[in-house]
Amino acid sequence: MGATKTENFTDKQNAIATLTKALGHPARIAIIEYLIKIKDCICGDIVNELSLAQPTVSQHLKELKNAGLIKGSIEGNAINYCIDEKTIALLQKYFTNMSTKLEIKKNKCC
Amino acid sequence: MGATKTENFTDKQNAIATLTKALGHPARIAIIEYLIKIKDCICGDIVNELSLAQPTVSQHLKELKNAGLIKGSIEGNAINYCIDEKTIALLQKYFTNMSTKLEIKKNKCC
DNA sequence: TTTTTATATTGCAATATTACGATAAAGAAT
DNA sequence: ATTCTTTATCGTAATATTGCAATATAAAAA
Repeated sequence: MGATKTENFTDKQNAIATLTKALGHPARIAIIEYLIKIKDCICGDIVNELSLAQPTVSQHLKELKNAGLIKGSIEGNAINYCIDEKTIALLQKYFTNMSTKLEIKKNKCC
Repeated sequence: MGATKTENFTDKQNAIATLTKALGHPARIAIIEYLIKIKDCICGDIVNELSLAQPTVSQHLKELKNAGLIKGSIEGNAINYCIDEKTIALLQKYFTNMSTKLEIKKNKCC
């Protein structure tokens, strides 16, 4: 075992889980927050921002990219990483929708 | 290695990562969605809803509970599980705030 | 062309996660 | 008291993740 049984769940459930899983590490949260904070997306210094080795940061960036949370475009020998706003918007909608549903049936349980 | 270096990040970053990590599995997304869908929180049949063995579901419920995403109260020999609305609200705020920040500096990069 | 700069990839050790059978615990029903 | 129902825990195998040193790649600068 050890592998997630994705076939038991809907595509949307798997999609959301992929996104939240990609965000499920403080380094990747820190990267996202840094990319939001800085204005111009020159992101080579993410390595300096985090106290992690360069290959480790590179791996985290790869995971965020695979999940569709960030985009990277080559700029000379450096790479411009930035947030993929559509994906953040998707998550925002997902949790807002959840909150709305909970609001409707206020504290009916527990 | 293999262990996350939480000491390099802020408490808030670690807290958000803990929540998103707990949601980073389709079974746990499915559990949360089921708990939102049903009206009265009688949750013994989560096991029937998911195609996973009972110990596996129990383990996922434990993780959601540890993360503070659900609450469980004993009801005879069964257990009443339900969403912890405060935690969902926290996530909703987090992503809404993120979206707002991104909205302000619309597509300045990539 | 050689060196520097920026990033990715490989390989590997340590650790964590996922899943489930077997079993335990504890109240409910008989 | 015994059995049923519901849920948790233990043990364990399979797999995934985290982190980094070493190395590769590729464009820029010298």
